[in-house]
Amino acid sequence: MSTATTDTGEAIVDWYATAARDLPWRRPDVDAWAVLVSEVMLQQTPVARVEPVWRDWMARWPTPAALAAETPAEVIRAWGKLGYPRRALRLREAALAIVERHGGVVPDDVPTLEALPGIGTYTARAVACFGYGRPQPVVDTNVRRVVARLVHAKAEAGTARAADLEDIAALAPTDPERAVRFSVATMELGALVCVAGTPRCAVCPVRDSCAWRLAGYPAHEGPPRRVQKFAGTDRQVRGRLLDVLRAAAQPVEAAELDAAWDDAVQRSRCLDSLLTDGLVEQTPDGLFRLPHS
DNA sequence: TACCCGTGGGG
DNA sequence: TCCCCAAGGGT
Repeated sequence: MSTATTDTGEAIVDWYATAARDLPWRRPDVDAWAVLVSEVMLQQTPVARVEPVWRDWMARWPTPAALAAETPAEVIRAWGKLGYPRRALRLREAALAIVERHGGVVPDDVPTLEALPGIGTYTARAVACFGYGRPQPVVDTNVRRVVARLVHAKAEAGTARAADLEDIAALAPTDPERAVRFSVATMELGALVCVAGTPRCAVCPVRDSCAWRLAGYPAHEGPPRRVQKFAGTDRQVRGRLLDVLRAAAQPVEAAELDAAWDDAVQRSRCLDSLLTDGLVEQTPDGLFRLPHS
């Protein structure tokens, strides 16, 4: 069983003070909009690739109203190669909703945030916590791995459970400011020390109360996590097609898209799905481009 | 619940 | 080279 308590949480907060990365969206002067943008960009995309895009993005669209006034085409281009470009569309849609429903102010409570496009359980809590200083337990992939090891003596986290939220909340300090810090600190611990590959237990601030370590590092049980293929999938084809359109200053003919992928059936299916998703539009004369509305 | 949705760096 | 995986969300 676990020996982790709120003392463990306090130790993680203390560790964070000495080990945290200096990331731009953690500066004290950033507002909730800047935090929201960073959190959406960080969904499944590593910090190093997000950082330069986030800087450009915030300089160009410093408020929800500024982004809401932009065309999808410009937003998709600015998203660059962060991946999963539907996130860019949803971020713009979230900006529109913030302007229309909330007077241009990012909401500060979890249920209202969760109602925005592209904002789910994790991101809503992250914005409330990091953007507004509201103590909230947050559960991302890092936190799930830390909880699995520290509390449950498991090598890996299983699929997300509602109980994850309670598990991490049980370790949080009672002081509100330290509880806020604890949420980001636990994520940081998972990102820097309690990593997915080879964990760096020698420098872990809570190794003495880690259930997994105390149990002798038992190996993962159950089915291995299946890896997503990429080469040859629709995701790759969609990426190729979008690449052509991002680079094009003018609408392009279908023949130009044909060069992006040999398999005509798959190519057609992917172009259709991009049209359905609103990532591509067809002009009245049958050409293709990033959507202008 | 399981699957789909991009991209690229590191072991 | 190949494989793992990275601050998830929507369906």
